[in-house]
Amino acid sequence: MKKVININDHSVLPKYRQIMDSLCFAIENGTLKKGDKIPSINQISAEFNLSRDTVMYAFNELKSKGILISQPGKGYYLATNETHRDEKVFILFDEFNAFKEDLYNSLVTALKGRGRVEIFFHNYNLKTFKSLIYESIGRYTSYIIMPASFDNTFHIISRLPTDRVFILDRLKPELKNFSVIYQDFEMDFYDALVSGRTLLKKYRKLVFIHSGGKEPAERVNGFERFCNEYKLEFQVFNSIDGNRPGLYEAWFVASDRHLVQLVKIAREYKYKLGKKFGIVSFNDTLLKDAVAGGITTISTDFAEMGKNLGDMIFNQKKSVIRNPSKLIVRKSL
Amino acid sequence: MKKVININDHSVLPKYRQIMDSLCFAIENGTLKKGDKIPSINQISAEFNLSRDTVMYAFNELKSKGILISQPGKGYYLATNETHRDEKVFILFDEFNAFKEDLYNSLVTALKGRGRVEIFFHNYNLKTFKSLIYESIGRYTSYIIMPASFDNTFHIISRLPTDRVFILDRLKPELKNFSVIYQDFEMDFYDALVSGRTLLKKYRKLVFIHSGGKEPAERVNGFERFCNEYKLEFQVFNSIDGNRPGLYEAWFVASDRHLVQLVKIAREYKYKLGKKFGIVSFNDTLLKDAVAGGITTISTDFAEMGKNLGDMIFNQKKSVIRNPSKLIVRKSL
DNA sequence: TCTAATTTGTGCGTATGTATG
DNA sequence: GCATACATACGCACAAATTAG
Repeated sequence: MKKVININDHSVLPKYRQIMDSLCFAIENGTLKKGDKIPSINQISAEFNLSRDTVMYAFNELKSKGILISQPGKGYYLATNETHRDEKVFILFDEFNAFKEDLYNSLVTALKGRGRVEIFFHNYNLKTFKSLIYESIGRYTSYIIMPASFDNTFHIISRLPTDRVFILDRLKPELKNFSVIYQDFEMDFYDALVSGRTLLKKYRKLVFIHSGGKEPAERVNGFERFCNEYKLEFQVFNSIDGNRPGLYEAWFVASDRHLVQLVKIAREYKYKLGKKFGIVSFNDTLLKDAVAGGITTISTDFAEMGKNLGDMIFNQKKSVIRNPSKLIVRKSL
Repeated sequence: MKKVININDHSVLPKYRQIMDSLCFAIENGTLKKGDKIPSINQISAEFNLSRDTVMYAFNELKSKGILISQPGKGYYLATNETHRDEKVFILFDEFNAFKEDLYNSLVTALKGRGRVEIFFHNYNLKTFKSLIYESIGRYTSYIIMPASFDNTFHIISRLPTDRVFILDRLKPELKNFSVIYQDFEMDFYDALVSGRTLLKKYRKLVFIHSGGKEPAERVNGFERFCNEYKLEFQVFNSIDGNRPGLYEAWFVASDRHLVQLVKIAREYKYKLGKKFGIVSFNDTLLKDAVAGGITTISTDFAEMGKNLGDMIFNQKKSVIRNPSKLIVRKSL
């Protein structure tokens, strides 16, 4: 067996780096190949008088880069002949939504050629959330996580390497150690309403359909605050059924099902959208530009969010970014 | 004797777990039944180069779960037909598409409470496709795979337990060993056109935007066949740009981007949709009902597809089902 | 009845990776 | 960096039950 590990006790390089470099060098010059078993932690630590932890730290780094794989009870094996491994991104979303398509696609584009993305959904099931994260440990180079409505997820997420975790969605104090791209649902709704206040003047009443559950409850606060400050009549319902939309009302809907329902009602009643009846939807997608002549939306720019994520992943700097929403004005308001 | 044990040397799963899973699979799909004698420890350890203890560890685990019983000097026997395992479904789609939402959601609903679904996308990258499948081996109870445009995937997919694999999309002769829910893109388009032929009479020309690449090429055949048989003028473009839509034309578009583009052009030109200008889109989604007063679509029922999948997964029977498309008539034609 | 082969079952030792304090 | 406990994997020796010849 040719000697693959070389440690210089007086080098400026930390020992774990020397181990990593030795192995990478062995791969590059062909001494070691994909599938080869490499010396065990015990062997190396004994031969070079290193702590087991030091060797394991090096091996873990290589594992998270996808260069090594480990088999408990057997040993470490080379997973590839490439030493500059691609990014491998773990995404854990709340649920499969049409508007996540843009986010996902722009992230895939941002990583173009340099890695791949695997996407999961916890569907608001904490058990699923937990086990998906636990099973992902050590298998990815970056972790993008949307904890949604879960509280106290720190003890779960903290199992992952802190600087490789990116939290999406809300800003939670318990998760401030990680990089975060968040939306402030209350401010987003409020700001969007303020920016559209001249358009809203023609309506006598604002109605917000908030079905509760999965939808961010903070929006209700933003909605009520705006209506109170600007002295507008308003109502919050959890469903359209039983609430007949009237003329000179502007309705705000979060779910696409409600949007379709509302568009159909407006068509049936022959309400002129944007004139005598307003519709605003959350989360912009391609098709909303074409729905009923164009639906005004309140939405973050998911494509930019994906681009930001891509940058953060490559540039390795921790940051907390608010991804603001905008009112995207179309004919329906 | 059918092969019931499957061991992947480089799986993340420990070998004793793989043995356990293999046997549970065999019970679930009926290969093994209550009272059956299973291969001896010695046989398995010899065949798969495993330690006797590893095999016995797996058997002991199953014994403590009440799934196996042993008789010293004779062998191990199945004690029950129940494995008490949750379904864990692996889905490998081609790409993240809005219209897959329905499919995914209806499958999740069909499995309600009895398991979970993990979804991946290969984005038409064969390397990704391959490694996602390899890494999934032994970790799921069912595998739903959409090979899309890939050829010669049999050698990859056949690593999975044949009767736990469900192929979606096209019917490929090489994959006839597996359960398949397929679409016949040529017939689907042709049949939909035939069923809408009276609606099509008012148009002088049919135009199909087929951007190639990811979209099924078979559609072009169906389109041309219909137009020839019914003696209609037709054209196939790969993009809208540079091709000015004219009055009394019906345009067929696959991508939502093209759909939005076309709706906007029609609005700009003041073409009356469904009267003097027709638009038909593929793959029905919730919002298309509301786009421009309702877009006529050619689409399979994704919700039913998901329900069918759920049934197949629970009922454990191999089947080849064609999931036909229908013309869903709305105002745009 | 004896024997040989095969099976389960038990005990002990060794080596490896993993997790925690 | 060290110590400890634990999980996984492999190997060997031997006892006891079963079966086939």
